Amino acid sequence: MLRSHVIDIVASAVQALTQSGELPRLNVPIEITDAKSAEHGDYACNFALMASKPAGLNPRAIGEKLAAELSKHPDFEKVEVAGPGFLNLTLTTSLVASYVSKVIELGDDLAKTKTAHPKKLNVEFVSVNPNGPITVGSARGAAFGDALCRVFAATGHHVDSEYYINDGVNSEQMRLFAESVKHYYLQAQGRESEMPEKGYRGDYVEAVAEDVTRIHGKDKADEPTSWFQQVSQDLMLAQQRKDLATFGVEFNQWFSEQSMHESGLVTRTLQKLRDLGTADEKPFQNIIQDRELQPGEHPQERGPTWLRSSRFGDDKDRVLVRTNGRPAYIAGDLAYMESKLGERAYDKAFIILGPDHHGYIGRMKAVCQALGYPLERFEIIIFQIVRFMKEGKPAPMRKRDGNIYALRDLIEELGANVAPNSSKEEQIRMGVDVTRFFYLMRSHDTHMDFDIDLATKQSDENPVFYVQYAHARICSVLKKAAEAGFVVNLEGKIQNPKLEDPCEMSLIKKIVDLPYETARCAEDYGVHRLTTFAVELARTYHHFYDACRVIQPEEPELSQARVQLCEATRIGLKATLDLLGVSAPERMDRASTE
RNA sequence: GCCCCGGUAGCUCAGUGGAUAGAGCAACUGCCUUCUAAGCAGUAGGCCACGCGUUCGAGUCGCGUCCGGGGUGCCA
Repeated sequence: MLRSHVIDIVASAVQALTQSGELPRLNVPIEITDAKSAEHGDYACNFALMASKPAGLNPRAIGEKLAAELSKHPDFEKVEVAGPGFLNLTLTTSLVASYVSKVIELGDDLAKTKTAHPKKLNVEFVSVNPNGPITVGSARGAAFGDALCRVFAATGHHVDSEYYINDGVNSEQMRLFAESVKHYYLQAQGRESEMPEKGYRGDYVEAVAEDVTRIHGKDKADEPTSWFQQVSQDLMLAQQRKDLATFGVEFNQWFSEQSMHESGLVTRTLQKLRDLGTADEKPFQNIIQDRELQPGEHPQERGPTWLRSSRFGDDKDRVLVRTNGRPAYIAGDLAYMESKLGERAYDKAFIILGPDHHGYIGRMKAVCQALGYPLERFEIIIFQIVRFMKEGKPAPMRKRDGNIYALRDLIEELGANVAPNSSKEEQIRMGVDVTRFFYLMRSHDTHMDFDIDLATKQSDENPVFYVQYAHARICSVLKKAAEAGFVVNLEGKIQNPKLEDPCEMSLIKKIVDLPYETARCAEDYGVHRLTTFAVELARTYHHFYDACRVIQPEEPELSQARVQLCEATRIGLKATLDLLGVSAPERMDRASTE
């Protein structure tokens, strides 16, 4: 919007200078940065410094020429050369003010941009085993992945969010989980039963057993482990799905691992690898043993099937099919990759994983290449660990010790403390808002401490409320303004909005930056910058609110212009919060402070 | 050993190769008969871990060192 407008002006000025022979033909990108302080104007341009060397000219001299050229343009109030050759650009207030109606016209589309090359993207995240609730650890990936999908969609890509269900019937962990559920099921009936070694303990496992009893009755004691595996897996998956939906994360693809084994995709993919020569069963380089296991032949007599992943930068070759004939987990990975990049033809597949999976990167890159796909079509994004601090100490959150820290617990805990007098529904909403915002405040690349005591006990210290309050405040002002006869004018009839206060200018410039922020996020996946942006936009509005009274019956034109600006700000805040998956309440009542 | 991430204010963290490095929390001082004080204004707090390099210019890029966290299965 505004930024690209300025870049265009500078670019044509450079072109004019080139044509008149004052500058040699150069291939220097035009960049515009925010001015560091108000006395430096609105934007700064470093073209003269960048161009100095290739042009063989003093940067200051280039700056002077460019400044002279730019001064001719009516949109600039002032153009100055500063320091070694920076151009400080001050725009006319009328140009800046004209963007208010543009924002109102765009409405909810403000955050959207059109990418030059729209792609069909697949973003896989969370994808935890269906043997427990969504934990506070994997929830960071849920918040990040979901926000990233929203950003991709806003930048014009087609994006599918996908959950990979680890429901392979051969899973050791799932078998163990099923046996644990069965143990609790039997125990509840007073029957003899022993918890398997390394079994899953904890209230939630017992709860699953209770659900099995409630839904399927008490007469399933003789059912095999596989039956328990199926029903307990379905129960856990349903709960995960519900928890994620509460968290505002809805996947449009739920992809079953087992389905690939049943459809033959795994077999087909293994054959493709053998055909490509990237998988084989040679225990030693010179011996070929590519044959089926014969009846009566012991598995040990032949080796496992190997993926020659070390050819593609992995640190070692990987076993694809174990010596006992069962496919290893990576066989599923390969088939899954084939499904995404082959059968379903996504241009690019993203996998968002926790820090414990970073060892996957090399392996999965090898998988991608072993299947004959270029690395550009696949990307793993690792988010770093979250530590939950309670009373100054890390809160336990590991599985299998019966002390799982579930996402649902965190949401409820935060909500109940932040809004003790609100309805349960309202508490959940606020808990979700706080949780999502907190996760997204930090770069996915950084370790973060989530201070639960701070997030719960002292709600007014929470940045999410600062942002939401700005939105609620605007809604309140707009309501009051309407009562005074100032209604947001959608036709843009205000030709020349009387806005010129520095606070108004800063606010408008901030609002129109949203599409740039979104586009940047889609480039480098730094969705956390949107929380920073939200806080900055809210702050800029609060400054404006403090400095400029909106409703002034004796100044109808100014009041109308400021009402328009309030609406534009509201649109910006709402659009930003939408990308973060955080709600934008129209009113917030002050929390009781006794 | 090897791999990944980090080191910026007392704490948690932002920071597009650009000018005087920011926010929140914690501490201190003011501002509600006026559109929501969950707000605003102000004070204080920094060898951006260290060294070398690239550059007109480095918190930002490269190499090295130190410190912290995590990972490294014929588990899934």
